[in-house]
Amino acid sequence: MEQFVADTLKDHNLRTTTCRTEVLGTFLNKEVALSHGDLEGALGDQFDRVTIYRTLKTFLEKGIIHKVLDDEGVRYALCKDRCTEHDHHHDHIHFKCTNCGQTNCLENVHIPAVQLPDGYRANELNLLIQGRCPECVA
Amino acid sequence: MEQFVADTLKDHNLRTTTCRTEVLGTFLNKEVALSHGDLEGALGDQFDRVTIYRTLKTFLEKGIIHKVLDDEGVRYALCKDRCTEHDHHHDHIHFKCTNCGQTNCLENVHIPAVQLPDGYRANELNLLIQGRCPECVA
DNA sequence: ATATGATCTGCAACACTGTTGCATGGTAAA
DNA sequence: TTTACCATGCAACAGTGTTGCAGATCATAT
Ligand SMILES: [Mn+2]
Ligand SMILES: [Mn+2]
Ligand SMILES: [Zn+2]
Ligand SMILES: [Zn+2]
Repeated sequence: MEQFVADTLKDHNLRTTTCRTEVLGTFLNKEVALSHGDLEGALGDQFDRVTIYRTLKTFLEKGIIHKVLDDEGVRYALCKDRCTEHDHHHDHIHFKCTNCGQTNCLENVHIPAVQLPDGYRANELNLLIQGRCPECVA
Repeated sequence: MEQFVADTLKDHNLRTTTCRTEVLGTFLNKEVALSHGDLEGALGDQFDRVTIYRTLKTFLEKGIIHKVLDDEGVRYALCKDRCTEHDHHHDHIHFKCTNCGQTNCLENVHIPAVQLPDGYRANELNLLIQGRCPECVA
């Protein structure tokens, strides 16, 4: 995994710094969408808040992570497809469990086509489904 | 319209105060999704920020408005269907124009059914489509 | 291995968002 | 008109996100 992190950073022409390595590693470990606050919590006092914000911004721009909309603040998740700077192409849904609070990408569940009224030009879709995840349904 | 505002408040067992009247009136006038900041701007210094926050929260709880997810902060829009406290039932999409910045409800465009993997229980859907609105396509 | 320049980081400061407690003022109903 | 209840304004606070700048760190070329 450490190798994957190093490669990913190199592939995107980013210097391998401790913060970037740790943040990317955290996304790989947790496998759920993370907020800035989640990262701060996971990484302790290792890094300044601002550095984490900037790391997220950089990863976003490079297409390493994508935003996950939420009714109580933005989260971020790894891009599985190869996205590039300002050209994210995601069509999977995001599921937020209202019980355990976890949000994740359901990469295999695609957003169905939507017929927009005349004149509208669609660019980016974002579908959040809230409910109960399998672990919390029981 | 003033009558409609008064009726709506009464229907939801809310006292008719100036702030509530003005906020509800603003939603009716503007016909787009509004953020707290938009309302502050539209209403000038008439009311304290906190009062506007509390008005939004009250309207949300009563089912007068619903949240509209956005990648840069939550907005709110009027509920057309009769929603009740904690029982919002919306299945229309929200469209945000990346050019003029306006977000609105496309009440007639419904969110298609989504087949979730086994074990997931869906409750609430939120689909935001970003792109260009008819006025900005030209 | 070292020097160099580009870039990343931490810190400080700031603006904006959202919440809470409390005293005061307004509303609706008797 | 009185009264009880509720909404408002103000103050204070925690959280979020941005920027400027000086110093540290990284990648590269010597
Ligand atoms: Mn995703
Ligand atoms: Mn809507
Ligand atoms: Zn769950
Ligand atoms: Zn537009």
